[in-house]
Amino acid sequence: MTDHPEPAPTRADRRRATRARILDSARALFAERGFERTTVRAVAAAAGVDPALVMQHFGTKRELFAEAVQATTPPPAGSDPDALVDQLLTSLDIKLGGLPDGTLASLRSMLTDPDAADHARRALGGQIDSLAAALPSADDAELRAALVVTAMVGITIGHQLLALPALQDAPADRIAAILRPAFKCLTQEAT
Amino acid sequence: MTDHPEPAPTRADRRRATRARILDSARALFAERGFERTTVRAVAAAAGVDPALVMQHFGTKRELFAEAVQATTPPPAGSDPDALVDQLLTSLDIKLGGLPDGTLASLRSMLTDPDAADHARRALGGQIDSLAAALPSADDAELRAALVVTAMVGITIGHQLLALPALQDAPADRIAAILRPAFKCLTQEAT
DNA sequence: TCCTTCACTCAACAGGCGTTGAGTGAGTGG
DNA sequence: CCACTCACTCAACGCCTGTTGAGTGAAGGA
Repeated sequence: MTDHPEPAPTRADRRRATRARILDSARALFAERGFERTTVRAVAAAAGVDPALVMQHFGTKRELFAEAVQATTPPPAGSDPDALVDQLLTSLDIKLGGLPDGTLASLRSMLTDPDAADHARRALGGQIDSLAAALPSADDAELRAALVVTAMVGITIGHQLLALPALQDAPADRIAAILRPAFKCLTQEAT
Repeated sequence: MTDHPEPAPTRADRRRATRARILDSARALFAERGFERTTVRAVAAAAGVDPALVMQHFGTKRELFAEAVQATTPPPAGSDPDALVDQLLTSLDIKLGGLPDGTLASLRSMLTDPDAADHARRALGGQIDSLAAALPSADDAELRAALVVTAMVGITIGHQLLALPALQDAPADRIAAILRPAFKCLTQEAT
């Protein structure tokens, strides 16, 4: 018990804690309303803090957003295409259950905010490239990978952000079971 | 030549013309920037008109938007599922070539604006239902239809709104050729 | 204990937004 | 030719936004 359970939080600790609290509130609000409709004042209020403190921590609303959407899941790496698709589909479980707020915020804002669009382009590009690299080397491997990934994005949007009833009340494993053969068709070429 | 080529446009004609010009500018800007980032002033400027006139014609920015996204393509009707998918895919030709601005505006804003989200939910719900009605009657017909439609939405977003390079420089017919068998897998059930 | 540091708040600014009511001048019917 | 209609503009309002600089009071080292 040399390590006390509560080591008397120092001033720097408190500062880091409020910073984290602000960032969490920001992520939640950005995910729920998108960049434009989320005000610095609302983030501050949700974190129980003065708006000026938000600026002091992050400098700009844009930088706050950038930090909020950072650290998305790195694209999965692997050599077997079927395994990769399976990986995508099992991550669908997570996706349909509840994507991290940072990713939701990025998805939510990518159609209306240029910076968010850039971020999304890079993130999706990474996923596309790593999937394409695993596909049997054909000249349209990247195209097929892009179709798989964007189709996935559309389904996630319909389920998570639009809450389409047809997708809302379907169990995730059933969706995965239906999607699996279709994605197999997409990834293997046929003249 | 009893009908003169220019029947001397009356005052009502001019009014209708400016109204149409405003609506066109609005559609273009809403499609390009979404609801929030499009200002009434910008729409008025693009139409060569005073902002107040826009309000006089449409009452509210919201009503202007509602009118701009109205009259989307009605969901295709037909009884043969394969034909319907083909129909979706040929309309892909149009989609990838250039969706009407009204539809683009709806797509662009649906993640950040609640009204646009409602509009999109209704439009996509219609497409899903009409596709599901054509599928072999299974209890998951609606789910399969929803997956096809949302996947299509994702691909359209990636191509049209995000301009993903991997999709950007692929001919539409090649995309359709790759997608066709995959959508067939999606629409026909297999235990 | 005292003095400094600093996490945090307060009050305010400038700018842009949607929206409005009063005007104005060309078009139109008698 | 005159009076009226009406499509359209002008100037302004109130509100909300991101952002800032001065202030405040508790924590922390000497």
